[in-house]
Amino acid sequence: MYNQMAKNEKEQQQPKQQEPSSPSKPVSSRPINITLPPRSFTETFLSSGPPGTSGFSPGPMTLLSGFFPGSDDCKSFSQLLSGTMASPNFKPADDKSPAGDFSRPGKLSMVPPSPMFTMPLGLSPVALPDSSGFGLFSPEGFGMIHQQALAQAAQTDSNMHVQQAPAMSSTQFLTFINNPAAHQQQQMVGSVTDSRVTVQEPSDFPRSYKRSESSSLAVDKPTDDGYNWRKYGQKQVKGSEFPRSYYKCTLPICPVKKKVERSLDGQVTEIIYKGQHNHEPPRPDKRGKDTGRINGSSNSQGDCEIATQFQSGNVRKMGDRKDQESSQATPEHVSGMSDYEEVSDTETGGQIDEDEPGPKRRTTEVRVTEPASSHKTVTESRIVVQTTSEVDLLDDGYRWRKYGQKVVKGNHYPRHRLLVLDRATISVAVKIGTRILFQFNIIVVHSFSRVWKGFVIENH
DNA sequence: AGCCTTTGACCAGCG
DNA sequence: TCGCTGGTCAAAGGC
Repeated sequence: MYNQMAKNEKEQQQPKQQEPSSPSKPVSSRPINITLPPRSFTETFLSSGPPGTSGFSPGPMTLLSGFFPGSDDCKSFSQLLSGTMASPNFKPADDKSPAGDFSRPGKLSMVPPSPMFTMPLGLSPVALPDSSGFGLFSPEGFGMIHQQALAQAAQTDSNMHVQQAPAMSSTQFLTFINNPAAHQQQQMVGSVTDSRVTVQEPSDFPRSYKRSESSSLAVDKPTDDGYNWRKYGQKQVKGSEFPRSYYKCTLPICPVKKKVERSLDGQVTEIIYKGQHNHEPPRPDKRGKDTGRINGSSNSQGDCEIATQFQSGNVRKMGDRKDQESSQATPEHVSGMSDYEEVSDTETGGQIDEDEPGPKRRTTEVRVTEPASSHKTVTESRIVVQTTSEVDLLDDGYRWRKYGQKVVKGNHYPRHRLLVLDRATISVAVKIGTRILFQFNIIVVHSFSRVWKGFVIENH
């Protein structure tokens, strides 16, 4: 039996030969025609700006600030997130919370409190264009890529082009996602205060950038999120076009693992974090980055510093694939749930789905999904948001159609599928409870008409 | 020498 | 119970 299994497995692993991960292998070849399903969001989202504007984003903080009219304190994403994703214990704060006013109409609303938060591939803050002038959350390298994509988009007949100016880069997002866990842990341990929760983020970035710069070939490295990972396995998973790599946090005492799927060209298509780090990210020593001081006393000011660090980090070069991974990866959901409930498919339009087979053994995990080809012209606008509950289309004057919602097996929360139905710039805010977790804008450059798996995307 | 990746084998959950 | 499948182990080799 095992022979057979091994045999099968072996066959399955054949593709891995092509995995661009091996440092010794040239990253050269671009995958040959990776046929991706018409998943649009993939390439979507990328810019931001006030609704109605196109391509000019106010930048993350600016955008965010809009949500926090009453807060003049320096707010870092960390701050924004600190109270939201943190833990299962999270309790919705009142609207007065620094997180912002979510009662505002037109904001994406995620109701139930939960540590889980999902973002569609395309929705990731991933490729943040530098255009906005906000270095914050806008890795240079990625920005370039993105810009190229934009240029391309402009020259093509793509139906739609989405620019994004989300609040953070995917890398940051990843970190950000990761941190909540850390935060959570910290809370559990009771060793840290809320204000400090996010302090770990900054430390993550420097390292990430460092790695990014140094390795142009090490495609197989796990995404840089500030922690060190050791690959302990790789396997071709059924239903997935790409091999999945398994990583463990190198710290023996740390139970965190993550699964990373990469397309043939090395881009991360999905990252699933499992567990929570019970330690702080290693210090990025070599670069003289000061990031270690996360533990000291922290306060709002500290968070401001963090934001600053993010900015500086973004200035750094991020040119290789690995960076792209980080920057492109789109957090799809953050789960802090330990009590997992399987819910069967339900609701509307579950038909379109990149449903993933439910993991057999599930624990807390954070999923980050990214389109295999995230830098292409957007031809469709589909957004999948996996949230703790409801996803409301922003009442921004543009048309959105919710075309589906589904509770994917293995996921605690339903995925909401949205279609952009109009030429528009859409601001989407993801929140948990009353706190904003993430915000991004989507600019639809071209309207389109298309039949999509049974749904007609109307042209307006 | 130490750490990491690779990779075939093995384990365990699930239908 | 069996087969499938995802996840993990661990030896070997590379850096």
